[in-house]
Amino acid sequence: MLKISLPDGSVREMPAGSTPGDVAAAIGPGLAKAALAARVDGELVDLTRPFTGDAALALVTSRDEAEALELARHDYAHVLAEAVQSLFPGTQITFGPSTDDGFYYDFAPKDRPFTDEDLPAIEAEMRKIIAADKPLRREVWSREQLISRWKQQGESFKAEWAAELPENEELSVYWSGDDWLDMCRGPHLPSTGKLDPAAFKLTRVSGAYWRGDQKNAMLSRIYGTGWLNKKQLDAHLTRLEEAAKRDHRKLGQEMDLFHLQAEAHGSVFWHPKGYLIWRELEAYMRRAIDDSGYREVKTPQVMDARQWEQSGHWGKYRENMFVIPDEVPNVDDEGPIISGDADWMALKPMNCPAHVLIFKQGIKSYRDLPLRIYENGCCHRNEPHGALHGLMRVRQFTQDDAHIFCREDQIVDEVQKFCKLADRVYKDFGFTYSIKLALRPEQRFGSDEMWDQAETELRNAVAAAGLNTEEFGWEELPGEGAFYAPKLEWHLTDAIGRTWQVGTIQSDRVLPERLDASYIAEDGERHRPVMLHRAIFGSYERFIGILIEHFAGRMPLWLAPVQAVVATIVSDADDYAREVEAKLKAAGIRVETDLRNEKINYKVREHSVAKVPHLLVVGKREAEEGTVAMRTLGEQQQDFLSLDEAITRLVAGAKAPDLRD
RNA sequence: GCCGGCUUAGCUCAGUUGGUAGAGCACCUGAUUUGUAAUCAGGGGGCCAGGGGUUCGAAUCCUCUAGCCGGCACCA
Repeated sequence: MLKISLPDGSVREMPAGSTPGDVAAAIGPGLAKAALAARVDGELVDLTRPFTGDAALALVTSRDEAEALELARHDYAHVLAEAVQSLFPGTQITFGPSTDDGFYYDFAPKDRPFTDEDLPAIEAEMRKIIAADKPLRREVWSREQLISRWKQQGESFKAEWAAELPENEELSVYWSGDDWLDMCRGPHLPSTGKLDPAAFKLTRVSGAYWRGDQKNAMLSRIYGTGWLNKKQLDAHLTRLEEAAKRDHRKLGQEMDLFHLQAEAHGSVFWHPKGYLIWRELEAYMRRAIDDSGYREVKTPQVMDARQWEQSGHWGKYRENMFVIPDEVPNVDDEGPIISGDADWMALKPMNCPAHVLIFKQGIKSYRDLPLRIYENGCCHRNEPHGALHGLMRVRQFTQDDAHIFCREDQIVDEVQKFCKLADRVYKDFGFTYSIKLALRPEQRFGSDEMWDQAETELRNAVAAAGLNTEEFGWEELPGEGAFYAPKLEWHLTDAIGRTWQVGTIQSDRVLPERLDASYIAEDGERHRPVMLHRAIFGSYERFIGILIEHFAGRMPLWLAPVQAVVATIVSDADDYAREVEAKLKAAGIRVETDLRNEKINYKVREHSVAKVPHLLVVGKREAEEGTVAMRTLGEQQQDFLSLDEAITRLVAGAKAPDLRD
């Protein structure tokens, strides 16, 4: 007999060969029905997996939501694959995991990739499989058995994969009923009927490379969202709809902040209102860097190709650079003619080499270090077209870029200072961020010792700043670093949960070497400085995109392009409205006046839709009394204030967070 | 760059089996002087993304190009 101990401390004796499902049945039929999987000695397994000895058992039911969701989503993926093969014979299956909100499965289609129009039929087929309540049964197979089965079924991707699974791994397959199987580590629900047929939805199709490699075949991926019940699914779909309303591309147009057009795709046309936000950010950042010992510079937009050759960009980054001939072209009817041996120039894709050139002017002493050079640096990168995304990924962008030239022994201190500065900035905007450490990539410059040291420095600095915790989503990303340095990365999240890197700091020993930067140390000798690349907004474009989504367009007063509108009720109040406007302007408030012959209801609605933070309504009464009726966006109530009081309030509310008392 | 989809008025979108383009909002004009989320009436506005085909005839079908959207890959 086996001794199976349960979470409540009790122990049950079960015959050899029993399974967690048997224990559930022995406890009661209700539990047997509700049980989805089991934790045996901590490991999540199928209900039908026999115990191998005495064990600690915890049954998993839908109350264990995280685990139940994970299981359900994995099962949805299998059911999707079975449905697709049943409707589209000859389709090969490859791989289909669960995701944060559902699942996907990658297929190698027989004739054509799937389209959105295929999804309803596939959903219907999936519901049939769920209704059939097919048992999901685990078997352990040998590698040879697996490979020959896949080959015989024409599943070349599965066969390739099976052949490469680690030698020591137990290889399992899962049957769905008796007629369909997939290779899978499991665990799974006991049967397809445990899924709620109304709690999933196939959402989209997409291409995806086999094994995530561009050189491989393009597969056809089907995404779905999957939940434990319909209520959860509906709540999720509602969340998505709400998120779509916060999309910065939509709000940017509605609020007249900026536009994009084909003639300059990937570059932003900032309209007056959008550029006001930009200017406020710029002023904010200047105050921050001035207070932190940085000095602002401005460097050339175009530099000679030889300079980029020396920095290494010409070799490593040229396909992303905009290159132009350094020659006045001959122009005829056919257009400009450039001779083949023109010298080449390139628009800067980053600011670092130019900052090194500034550093190299004159002789630097160890007393000059750390030297912090800041630039609102406008960069151009010829990004792959498919990567462009509103303000988040553009081809022309302005970084809040700085480079700190310092000695080895100053790195940890500088990184820590930067962590604090970045933390303050993100908090000023109300953001919570996550922080990652991207470690050495396969293709890299420098010795292993250099990388050990550089990674340790960043790790230590983060630990000293107390940021290496779950609260900050701390994780290390092997292989994701830059070719010259490991990267600390700060990430923010957009409306629909995609994360975007904004801030970064990287310790670089390669570029100072390549561009021969040096300083004179105490010993009178030339030494190489280390160069820390760092940014907090990342780019103004991306940061504004995230700000818009974060606030759903309702910018805090200090960033709002129009902070207040004075709206009249009757034309008798026009003169007074102009007086209010003038006084607000004199007090530094960005204000507009609406004297149109329209009902006040109409004006309130229009300016509310435009997300103006404050509406100052003036009618006959206010004009006589020298007051305003102030209404705040999102509230229905109005405050009747004297004009002076209203101005005091607005001025106080419009202060940038770093200027508040 | 790759896979799928989309592109009709300033905006949001209709447009039947191919038969010469429509609504709401916005805009302009007039009336209305109104107290907190849309006052009424009239008017102007489109090379149906661009090129090339098929057809007596194309917004509609085919094809190429561009951009956009969702992913993938990329992202110093």
